[in-house]
Amino acid sequence: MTATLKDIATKVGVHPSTVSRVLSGKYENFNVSQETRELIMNTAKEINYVPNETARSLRLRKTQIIGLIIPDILNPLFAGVARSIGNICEKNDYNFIVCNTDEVQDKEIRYIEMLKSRGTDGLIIVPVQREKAHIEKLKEERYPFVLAIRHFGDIETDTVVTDNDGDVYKAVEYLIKLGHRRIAFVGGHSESYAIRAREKGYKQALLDYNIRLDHDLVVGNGYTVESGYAAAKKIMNLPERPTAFMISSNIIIVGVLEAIFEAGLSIPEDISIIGFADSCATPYLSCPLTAISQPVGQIAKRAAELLFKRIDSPESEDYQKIVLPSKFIVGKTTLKAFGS
Amino acid sequence: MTATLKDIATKVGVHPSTVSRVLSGKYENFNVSQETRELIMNTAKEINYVPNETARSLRLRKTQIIGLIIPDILNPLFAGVARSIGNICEKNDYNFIVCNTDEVQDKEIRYIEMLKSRGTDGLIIVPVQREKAHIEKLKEERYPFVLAIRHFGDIETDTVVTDNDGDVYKAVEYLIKLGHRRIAFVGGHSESYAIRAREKGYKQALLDYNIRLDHDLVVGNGYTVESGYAAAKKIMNLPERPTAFMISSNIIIVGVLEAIFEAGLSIPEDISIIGFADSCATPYLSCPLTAISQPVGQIAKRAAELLFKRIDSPESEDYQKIVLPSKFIVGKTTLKAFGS
DNA sequence: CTGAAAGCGCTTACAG
DNA sequence: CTGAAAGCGCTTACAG
Repeated sequence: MTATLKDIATKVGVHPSTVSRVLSGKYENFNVSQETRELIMNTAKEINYVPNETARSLRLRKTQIIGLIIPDILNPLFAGVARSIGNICEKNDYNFIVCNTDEVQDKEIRYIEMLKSRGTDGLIIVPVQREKAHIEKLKEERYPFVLAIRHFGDIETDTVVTDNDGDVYKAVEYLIKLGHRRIAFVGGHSESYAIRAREKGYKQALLDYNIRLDHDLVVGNGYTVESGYAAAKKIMNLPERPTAFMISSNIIIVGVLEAIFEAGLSIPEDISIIGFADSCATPYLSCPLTAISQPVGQIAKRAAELLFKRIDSPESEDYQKIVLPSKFIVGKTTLKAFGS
Repeated sequence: MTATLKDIATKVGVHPSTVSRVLSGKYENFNVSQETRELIMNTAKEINYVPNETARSLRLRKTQIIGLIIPDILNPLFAGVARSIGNICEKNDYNFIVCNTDEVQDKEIRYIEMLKSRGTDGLIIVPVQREKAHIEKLKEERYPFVLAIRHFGDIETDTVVTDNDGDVYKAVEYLIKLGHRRIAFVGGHSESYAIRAREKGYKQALLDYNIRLDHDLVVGNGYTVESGYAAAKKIMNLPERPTAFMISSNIIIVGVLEAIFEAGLSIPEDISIIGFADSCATPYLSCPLTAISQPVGQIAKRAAELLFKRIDSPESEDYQKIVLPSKFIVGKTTLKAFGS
């Protein structure tokens, strides 16, 4: 039903290999008459020939596809990375598959297996980070992949992350300088490398400014609206409320906001908040968020570069870890602490 | 380097076809000794065999992949559809490719071509709708596809849309009953079937309630934050400001909000707004949006069902158009008109 | 009952 | 210079 090389060949009266060579455009020096050349081209167009990439892939042992595995397609950070990588792939003649794990470790493992069996040339992974054996296996097998945004401290891989530690340090420092002393930290789940790093930045800032760490103010578990809500709720019930929140992840913010509004408090008059956000989430807020904004486009670009390089030399022992700084954006959700 | 059927066959000492039959699990009546069976299974596991799906696809002339083409992966409506379809595919043993066109017609055309050449079994398309020849061609070729959310009134296809016309009618009616008379309509680009239908619902409601249509209040062009901002800006400068906005698309809302806040106006005290939104966009607003909420999960489910059916019988002349109702959610961005 | 062979649609090293 | 043939890794109709 769909036309093949052979169809063109019989129609024109040449050998399929000739058609292949003409159509591929390689073999410039391959001299078939200009006439035949054009006849082949026209026939191809006429019968609506579109090459079977499955067959090509099988023959060439290369699919020209890369896969991206993200934990939440509804999170603008990950959607933004997907969008950027899609554009980069287009420019580099790569095709692109996005898989959404919904933060389910099992799905990640299955998707990786699937993408491998489909012959994907390489993978960019934002891992769920509940387990890591499958990532180690990938590395052993020399299957080209890059970790992005999240990574494992104890596995050396090609990696692009942001400076979570330093970025949060600066943000918390900003709060402290506004006079805040009781600053809550809302995290994600504790297996997460990124969240641990952010927590570290938070604690270091308190330490450096001689503020006692109150463990009641360090809450959070999971990357959902609900977990953010639950975490904030717990804090709101403390005898001495915090005056500021450092919120360590995009989606969580929404839940924290709900809890704050539910308690009848105003931002920033009663409570200051700083959150991780990106250009996409921010405009949804009627009042601009004071935010740590991760460089989505840069993350995508560098990750793709690393992956293309790794695909070219899968055996290389030279793993690169790229740490990008985020932008700190002063919005309208932070204010001087009362009395300062 | 990666193990093949043949590797297993030589290792076990049987013919590759035997391995294939055992591993496929079909041919229950195929009697190879229990022992050989297990030997094959174990060897497969041992050498880490994962079947080459490219080869399978080529042989079977079926890839077991469906593609989804969306115009904006950052729009939670489309991201939500992608997520749901991903889950449905997983349950139905299909793999899934998402392509993001960024509302660029040319990208859509290229992605369709790409997905076809990759042998994708079928497509779910949210079309850009600047052109339609390529969609007509797809239909002629009997290539299985379903249109979702947007469709062409003059091409009969399998389709899942929402009742744009009726949904907007009800929303505008709600505003009218709150006493609003000057109600602006912010649309997208005019080629869009959905936007035209929404505009129709808007106009019909005005007509039914004897409110004169003021063409100055019908604005908008494009599906971006910027276009929403520009459209709202134009209206804010009118001598007689509207008291309410009906905003016909998700992303546009953000731009309209910017313009309203910039003018120093409050929602809902000065201006009421109703927007298209879904469960994902809504929580980003500190004050819940009065919204028309499209049934993302249902759209995905019905579209996938139609596609699976179409893949089974590509020659069928029986095209189905499914129209789903949206939910009208009364939030806090609408108020009685001043003086009512 | 089961092995051997053909073939899916390509590409390219090989021989004429 | 160019046609014919092999082969990528599978599956299954066919013959023994």
